[in-house]
Amino acid sequence: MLEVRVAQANDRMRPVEAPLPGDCVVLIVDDDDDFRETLGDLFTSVGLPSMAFPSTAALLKNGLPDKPSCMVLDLRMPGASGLDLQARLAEMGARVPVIFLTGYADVPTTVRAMKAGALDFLPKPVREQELLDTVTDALRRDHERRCSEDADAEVRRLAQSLTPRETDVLRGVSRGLLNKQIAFELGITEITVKMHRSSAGRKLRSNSVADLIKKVELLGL
Amino acid sequence: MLEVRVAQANDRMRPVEAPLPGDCVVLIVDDDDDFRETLGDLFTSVGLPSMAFPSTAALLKNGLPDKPSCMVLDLRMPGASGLDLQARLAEMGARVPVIFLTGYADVPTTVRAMKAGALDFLPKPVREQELLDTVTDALRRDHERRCSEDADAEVRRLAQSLTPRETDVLRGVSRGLLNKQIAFELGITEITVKMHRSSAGRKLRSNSVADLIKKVELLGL
DNA sequence: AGCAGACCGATACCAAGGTATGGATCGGTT
DNA sequence: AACCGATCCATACCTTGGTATCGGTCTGCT
Repeated sequence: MLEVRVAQANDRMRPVEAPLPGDCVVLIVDDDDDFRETLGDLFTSVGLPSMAFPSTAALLKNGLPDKPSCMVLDLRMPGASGLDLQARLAEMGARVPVIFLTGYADVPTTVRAMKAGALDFLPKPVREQELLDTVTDALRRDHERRCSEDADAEVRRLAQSLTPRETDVLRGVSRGLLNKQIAFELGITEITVKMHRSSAGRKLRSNSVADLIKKVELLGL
Repeated sequence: MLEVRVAQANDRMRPVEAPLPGDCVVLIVDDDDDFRETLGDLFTSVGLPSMAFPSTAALLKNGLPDKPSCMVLDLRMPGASGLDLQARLAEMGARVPVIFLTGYADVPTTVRAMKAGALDFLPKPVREQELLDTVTDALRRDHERRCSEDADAEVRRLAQSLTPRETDVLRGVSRGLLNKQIAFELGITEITVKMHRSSAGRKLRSNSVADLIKKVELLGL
């Protein structure tokens, strides 16, 4: 797969470096119809799927896609502003990377957006390659975040089936206590501790002490 | 200790909420002599020690204090700019919280500073209470960062005395392998593995498997 | 040459971990 | 009433972990 680059003008045609997770989407929120279309075409030209919304309400109504995504967000819009949406997403627990795009920004607003976790803040008119670079970086980040979160979520899901007593025992294990010490603290016998411990290990699918401890650490018990 | 607040004007006189670590310092870098003095007086009035420098070079020459600190930094100065200093500190590994203070900021510069990890970006003229709040927050953060880093550094220091073979064994332990499995992988006997393992445990001051695993995780072996 | 330290091994012993099997109570559900 | 799951206890058995004490080789440094 030989790639010849002849001119700067062709840059937007080059494939995205790492094809990313393959399935991802760029969410565009802007009240300007023409601009939405321009952005959509830009992303399409490099093979990035995108969805466009004319307002924050429209996006929220649609809901967030369950795949790696990032948001290209206009700061000033009729109705809820970009900052509002950012705050809304944060309290919803949706940690989609947000890239602000605006023509009329002042420094305090910029600071507020960045402190709230915005990935970048680009002025309109935007340079296409800069936007594409930022977007692909954002998609990559979101993909990685999702991967690590999935692993965590799986452990948490397994942990839901733990009985109170089992978590008591696990806490002791994580603290490095001996079975007999755990037994003393809980007022039960060492044998029972072993029972709970092996039961907990089975539920968390841990075949080693090391794995068990790491999972308990992750659960924050 | 009853505190009566009668007027907004007295706000700058109220003591800092959490006395912080007791010993901390605010680093002021600004080329304006009067402004440095004004800031210094402001911090003094609330009991915050501060040091002022007329340029980034002056600060670098002096070196960073080894206690919780934060930096109040002018963006535009003759010689190296605030952004330069921020980058310089970053590559030095000094993670002092930086608060930018400037009268002439544009959005791209703000974004750059925030992406580079600035804690805040306040416009001149600055509201005193806002600056004080930001500074005390920064000092608190730096204090917490130092605490956790100290614990980590201690483990890393201890880990330096580990022999290559001992780290090999620890890697196996962290992966949840049995001693005999580690022995097989390393091509040695189980007895030798036990030896290295106990030796490593002694060096890392771990009195339990759980503790050992957590420390190995921290070391990123 | 002498020494320190990393590295490897063995035997022996005891403590701890882990599993299997069997049995018990209690509270809540169907 | 029958059942299930959480909790608890016990005996027995084997594996693993951990330590001590003894021994050895090799490298690098003084």
